[in-house]
Amino acid sequence: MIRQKNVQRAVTMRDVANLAGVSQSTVSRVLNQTADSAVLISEDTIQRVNDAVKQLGYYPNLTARSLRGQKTQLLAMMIADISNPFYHYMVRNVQDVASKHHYDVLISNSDHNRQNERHFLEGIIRRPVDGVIIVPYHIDAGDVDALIQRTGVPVVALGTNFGHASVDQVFGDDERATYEGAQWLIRERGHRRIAYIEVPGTHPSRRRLRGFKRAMREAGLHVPHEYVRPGDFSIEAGGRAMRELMQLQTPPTAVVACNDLMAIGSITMAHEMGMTVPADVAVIGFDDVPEASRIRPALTTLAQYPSAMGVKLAEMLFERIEGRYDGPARAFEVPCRLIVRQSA
Amino acid sequence: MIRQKNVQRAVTMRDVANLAGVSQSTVSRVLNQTADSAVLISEDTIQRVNDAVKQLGYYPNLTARSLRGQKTQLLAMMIADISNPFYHYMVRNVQDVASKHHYDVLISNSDHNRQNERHFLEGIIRRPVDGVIIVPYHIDAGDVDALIQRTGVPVVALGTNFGHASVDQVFGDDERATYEGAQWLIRERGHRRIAYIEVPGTHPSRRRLRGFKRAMREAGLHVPHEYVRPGDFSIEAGGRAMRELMQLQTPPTAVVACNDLMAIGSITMAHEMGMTVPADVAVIGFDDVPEASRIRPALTTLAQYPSAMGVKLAEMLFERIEGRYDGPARAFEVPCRLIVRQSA
DNA sequence: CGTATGCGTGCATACGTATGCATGCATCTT
DNA sequence: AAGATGCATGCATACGTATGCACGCATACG
Repeated sequence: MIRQKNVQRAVTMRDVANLAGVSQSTVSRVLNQTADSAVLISEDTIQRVNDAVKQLGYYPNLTARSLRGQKTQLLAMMIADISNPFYHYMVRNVQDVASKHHYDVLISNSDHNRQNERHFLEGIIRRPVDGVIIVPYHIDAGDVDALIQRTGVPVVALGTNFGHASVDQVFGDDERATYEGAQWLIRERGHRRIAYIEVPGTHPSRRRLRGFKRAMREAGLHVPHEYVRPGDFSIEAGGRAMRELMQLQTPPTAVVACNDLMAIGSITMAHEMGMTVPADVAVIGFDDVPEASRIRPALTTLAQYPSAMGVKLAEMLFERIEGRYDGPARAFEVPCRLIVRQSA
Repeated sequence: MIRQKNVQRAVTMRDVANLAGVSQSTVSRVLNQTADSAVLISEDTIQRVNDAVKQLGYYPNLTARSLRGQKTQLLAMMIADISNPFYHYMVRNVQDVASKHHYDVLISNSDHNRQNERHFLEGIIRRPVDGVIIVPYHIDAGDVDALIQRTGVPVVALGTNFGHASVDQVFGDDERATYEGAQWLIRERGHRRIAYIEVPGTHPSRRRLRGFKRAMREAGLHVPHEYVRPGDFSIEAGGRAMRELMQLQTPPTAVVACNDLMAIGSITMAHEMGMTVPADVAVIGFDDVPEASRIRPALTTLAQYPSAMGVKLAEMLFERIEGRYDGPARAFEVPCRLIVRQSA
């Protein structure tokens, strides 16, 4: 194999040191000089080192720095699926905050899969990072605690019921939001037969279903078993659920979908079945994805604010990373809000 | 500051070695055993090492491995904006391919900003990675060559006019696609006054404009200066451009937008102005984002296949990383396709 | 029986950086 | 003038891993 190996060698601190006529440790000190640094360096030396750095185009090697200093300048983030619109803004804003702190972000997709979530945690043992952001679906406080015990890495999470003593949380109060949304459908719109499209086995769906049922119960309304249909967060699933609902003996007059994509799927399906939204059936979604305001009829939905969530998650994480906060787990609520458009 | 420092220390190879009663180097050999490995280890030792690994729950430290072995198990990827629907599938598929190779992916957003693109390249000098995927807007072959000269890292790029001798490329032939799309508007739909919504200063828009103009020229049609309006890839910009076009003395009967979001914005704006699409004005987009098939009228567009692009980019990159290919730059075309729906 | 061969391991070192400690020199104190 | 102080810098080492080299032992060979 003739494979010409790369001959080029990275410029190292020692190269800088040689050129500047000082030792490698002096270079290190010049470059890491902080205001409160105890060690003093002469102006002359600083000048020479900086010149040499510029002349050689030296950049510190973060791998070496990580190994030595236990600081990786890396965040790891686990979400369910990067191609789900809900996470874009969250990811985007986490990246922006990280970037301000000169951090890079490693992103993992779990696909709502327990195995993948576990694998993500293992990955962090292999490749140490300074902080972790997770959107947990299956793993629990115990799993994360094993990681924390072992690495001491700060962790923050999205969601409301992740009871770990040192994992900060950001959550939208979706149970209350769905409660209020259902209440609004009943009181303001006069609906009495309301269905719910769930995603079995996921916490958010379960919480929202709880809020929905509470509103119904308090209004003295019954939710027949067949009014709760399963989906999987996708447009197609929303369509399927809607068709099943509309084919019932006595179909509902309103449908609460546990996310916008399924709500959009329902509306499309209703149209295909020759019905009018909201006259024949009203639809309400959850998330307020950009598309919600553009479809016809525009979607009435319970808005979440993933950008704000991303920012808050990242900020709480950096407070811990930088030692500005070191107390017990905090929980920060990003409120949801009912956005009334035309679909209900 | 009472700040209890983490006492826990990571489990290292030496711990495993001690428990197994062998040396650290032996552990290393056992764990990195490959079929063609020249060094042989006794079955007994292998057994003891593996037991110790399991008992201690040892995971190799990738940081240390990187520093020593020059393999980071990391890819860096630079795109314009993770919240742009076009990149989701690309990112997603790159991540999936990477994950199969046990690689992690660092993602950076350039926001179409030259400074950010430069900064990304610098970042790679600081934190070595095994491979780089870029969607360049401003940086050119020279910038990347500096990086390659210095680090020897393999680089692949999305786009068609990035003339570097060792940077593989994946591209959709969008110039030809737009050419054919415009031709179709003229021949099949009989349009003669067609406008174009561009994004000044970006290569893709420039190429598509070129294709568009060529089709017009060959049909003997004129494109007045005011028929080419600027935008910025966003929905709002598409709306603004459409309004300006419709307020012209003699407005066009068809509009080619250089991406779907602007096309969607145009349609919404046309409706707001009381016009019907495609009767009053036809609209054709570019990309085929998921929403294109869901808006009304459904968008006629030139489809790109970002998933396929992501897969191909990642695969070509791994061929270089793993030494399976070491030749001159390759170019792989992922064809675009006209998808006729209702907006034109 | 003495030397060559081959197999399995350990020793030592390097990757690039950060930092405790020691050192040398100049200035200050008494 | 001799010792004490402070400042600026170098030396040595550690982070966890991979690997060239040498070594010890057993077997084979002449």
